[in-house]
Amino acid sequence: MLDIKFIRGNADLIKEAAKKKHFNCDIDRLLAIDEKRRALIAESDEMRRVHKEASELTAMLQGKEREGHVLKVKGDKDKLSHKEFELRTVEGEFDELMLSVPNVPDPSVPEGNSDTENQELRTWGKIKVEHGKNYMNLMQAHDMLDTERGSKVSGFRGYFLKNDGALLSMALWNLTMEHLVKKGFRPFMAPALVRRENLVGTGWFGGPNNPTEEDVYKTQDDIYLSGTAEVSMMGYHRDEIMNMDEFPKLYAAFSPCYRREAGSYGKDTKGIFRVHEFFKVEQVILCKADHQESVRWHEELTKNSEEIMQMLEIPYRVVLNCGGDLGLGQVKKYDIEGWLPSENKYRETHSASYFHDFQTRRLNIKYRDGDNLKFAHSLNNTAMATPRILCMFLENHQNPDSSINIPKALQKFFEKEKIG
RNA sequence: GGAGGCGUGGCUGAGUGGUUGAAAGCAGCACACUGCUAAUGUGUUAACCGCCAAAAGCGGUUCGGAGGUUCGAAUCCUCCCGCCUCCGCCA
Repeated sequence: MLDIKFIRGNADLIKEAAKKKHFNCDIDRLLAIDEKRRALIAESDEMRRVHKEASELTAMLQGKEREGHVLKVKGDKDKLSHKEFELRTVEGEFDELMLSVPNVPDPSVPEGNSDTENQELRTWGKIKVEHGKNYMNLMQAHDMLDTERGSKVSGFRGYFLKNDGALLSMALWNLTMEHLVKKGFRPFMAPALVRRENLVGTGWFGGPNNPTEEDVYKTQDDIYLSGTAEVSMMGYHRDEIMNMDEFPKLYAAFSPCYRREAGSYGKDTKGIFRVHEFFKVEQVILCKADHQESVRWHEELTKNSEEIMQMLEIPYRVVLNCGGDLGLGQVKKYDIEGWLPSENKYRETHSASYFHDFQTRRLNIKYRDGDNLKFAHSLNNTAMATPRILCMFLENHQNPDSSINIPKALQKFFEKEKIG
């Protein structure tokens, strides 16, 4: 959510932003409704003031005088009720429109429709061009995965990780947690079941014309299964006013993650690259409302994940996401993409974005800065998502005999030098 | 799942229809005073919305949330959400 005062003063900027992000939102309509809304507020406030005075007078009157007075006040109340109804209707539309206004992308964000137009910023590691086996074959060879029983039990995209597949996953989470805790992140295990307001608050659910809800599971209790711990960790501080000296708040939150993948039935249908249920350690940060501060932490978040990729010795690149690949609230986003030899390309493993105060406005997360209350800034980035990372990990570390080398940094958590 | 109870300001906690945005206490802040590291006194301290360039100021809203009854609701009614206790079940 943006500040309506900011929108009023920067309508063109926001129209440009919506265009760059390929979001629909009718700013002119919003401004017209806002105008109407403010006029109605002024009118009903005044009517209510008069009505309040008259009501207080009632208490002092007696008998006939009182009856007559009450009769008149009743009539005025009726008019006030009509005005209030009108205002509520207008505010309903206003609120919906406000939720659909996208955040303004940073000027450095390139134009573009989709991830194919993201810009490569840097690469790390030496990529393998010879294929070897793909991760599915490797996992079968080492008895790490069962997708047949996975779909028998869990349905489409279901899977079981087993033996070294299970142990390797655990080792990856542990390495990640240790790395982040060392850097001052507080370890959390966060709920995946979340109430709707958290999805709206983080911008996963936008206004009425953003069909993003399709991709989120909803339970029969109207609780949702979140696709990331970002949602619950941001909800953690909803409606709070914090002290400035508490910042920055650094969280490393582990949680199961659920995605319906409604728009991608045809994509990555084999294997465990794209699944409905996975596990992730997410980095989440709340900091002071300062652009430079956000930028600094954004780089830091990205660096943390790069370090993890480097410890795991997986070649990767960092891309700057184009406008069309940004979410409603994101100002700027970097994806880290690990090298997947069998596809001969980089594929997304991490996604780092910052939001300025877009999320904290929706979630009402503030802090005290002297005499002022300000909305905090928020950021997040993947630290480790399994099982996807296994695809890159296994393919990049395979030997000609199909055995898998375990990088040194991971051996502390996975007590073998080799699989197979 | 069954039975009961409860949700008031940063915290504790009064308040069952008429100046109660809300007593009192604690905490915080400011000033005063005392020479001893703290006590005492006085004052002060909520958020949001609108008018305003802004501050001040003025008006409005807010006692878990949404509706309703009433001239008037923290107080009465309905639904929802959350929390607590006991029983049941259970990792």
